[in-house]
Amino acid sequence: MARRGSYAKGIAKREEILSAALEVIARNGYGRASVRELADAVGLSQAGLLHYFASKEELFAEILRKRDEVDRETLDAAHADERLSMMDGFVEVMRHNADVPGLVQLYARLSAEATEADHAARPFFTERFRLFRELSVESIREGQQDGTIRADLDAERIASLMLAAADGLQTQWLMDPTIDMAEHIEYLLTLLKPPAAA
Amino acid sequence: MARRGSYAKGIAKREEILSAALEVIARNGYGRASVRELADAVGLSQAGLLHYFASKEELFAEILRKRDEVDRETLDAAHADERLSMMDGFVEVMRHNADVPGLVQLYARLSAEATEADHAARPFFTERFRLFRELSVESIREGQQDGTIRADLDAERIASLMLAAADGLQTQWLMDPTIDMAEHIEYLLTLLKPPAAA
DNA sequence: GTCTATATCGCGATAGAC
DNA sequence: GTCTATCGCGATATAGAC
Repeated sequence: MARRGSYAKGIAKREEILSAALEVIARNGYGRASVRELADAVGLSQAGLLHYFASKEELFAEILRKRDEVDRETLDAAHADERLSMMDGFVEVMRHNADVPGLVQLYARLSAEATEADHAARPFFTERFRLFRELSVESIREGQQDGTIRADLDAERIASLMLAAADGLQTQWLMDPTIDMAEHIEYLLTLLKPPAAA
Repeated sequence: MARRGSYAKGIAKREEILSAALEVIARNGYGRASVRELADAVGLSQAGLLHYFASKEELFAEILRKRDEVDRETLDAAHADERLSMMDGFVEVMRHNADVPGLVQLYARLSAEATEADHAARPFFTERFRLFRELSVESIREGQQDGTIRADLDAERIASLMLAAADGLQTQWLMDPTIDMAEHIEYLLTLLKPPAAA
C-alpha cells in the first residue's frame, strides 16, 4: 500500500484481479469463466491478465486461496469465542457457501481436476486438506477435553470424514439446491456428542 | 444375444465399447481418455464410436452406469446375506474402488462437471444420488429395526452424509492414496451404533 | 455400420510492439 | 505493464463416401 514502485503495484493489481474474478465466478459459475471473461471484467486483455498469473490453473487456485483467507477469519472468530468452537465457524462457512454457488462450483470442479498428477492446483488442495484436518483435529480434541465430544473417538478419522462430508455435500447441493449443507454438517456433529450430553 | 438383425448387433457393439472403455479408463485415468483413445482401444475410428453414443459426455455417463450395475450386485449380495447389510456391501465396493483409480477419477471429475446445468451426465448423477439414498435409508431403517443402529437417528440425513462422505473420500484418496476409504466409511458406520452395542 | 475428411471451435499460451 | 495478433493444440461433432 505505502510501498512504491512496480512491485507494490503488481501486488495490488493481482489483488484487484482476484477480487473481480471472485465476483464474476460467484455470479456466473465456473463453466463460463474463461481467462478472457475474467480479463474483461477487470478491464484487461487476456494476455494482460496472464502477465500476473502463470496459468489459468494457478489463477483459479489463487482465487480459492483468497476465499479461504476470508473464511479462515470466520473459523478463527468462532475459535476465539469461548462459547463456540472452530466447528461452529465451519458450519457458518457452509451456510455462507449457499450464497455463492459459483464459488462452490469452482471449488468442486477444480478439486476434481486437480486430482490429475501434474495439475498446477494440486499442491493447493493437498495443503488445504492438510490444514483443514489439522485445525479439525485440534478442535475435536478440545471438545473431548471439555466433554462436548465423545472421548473415545479417533480425531484424525473424524477430521477426514468431516472434510469428505463437506466436499461431498457441495456436489449434492449443486445438483439439488434443496439440500441444506450446513444442517447436514450440524447433524454429523451431533453424532459426535457423548450419549449423556444434550 | 439371441436377437437378430442390426438392432441386436448395435446393442452388442455398445457393450463391447463400454467394456473396452472401462478397461482403458481404469488403466489410464480420465485425463488421457479422449474419444479417439477409447475408439482406438476397441478398433474403431473416433467417428465410428460416436455412431453409438450421442456425445462424449453420454458415453462417459454410460461407462459409470455400467460400473454401477456391477457394484449393485455386491450390494444386493450383501443385502441377501442375512448376516450382512447393504452397508457391508457398500464398504466392500469402496474397498474395491482402491483397485481402479481411473474409474474413481472418472467418477470424481464427471460428477463435478455434471454440476453444470446443461451437462448431459447430470440426469445420471441426480438419479444415482436418489437411488443411493433410497437404498441407504432402507438399510438404515432395517438396522434400526434389529437394533444395530441407533433408533433416534434420521435415516434420510445419514444417507446423504454417507453419500457425501464416500464421494469426498474419493477425492481425498486421489490426492493422497494413503487414505483408506473403506476404513473411513466403516468408522462412520460405527458412529451409528447404539451406545450399548459392541 | 464404419470410415475419411473436415468443419469448427475456443481456448490457453506466447511473441513482440508500444 | 499492457496490448494486438497469432500460434497451435486437441478436441468434439458432422457430412458424405463406401
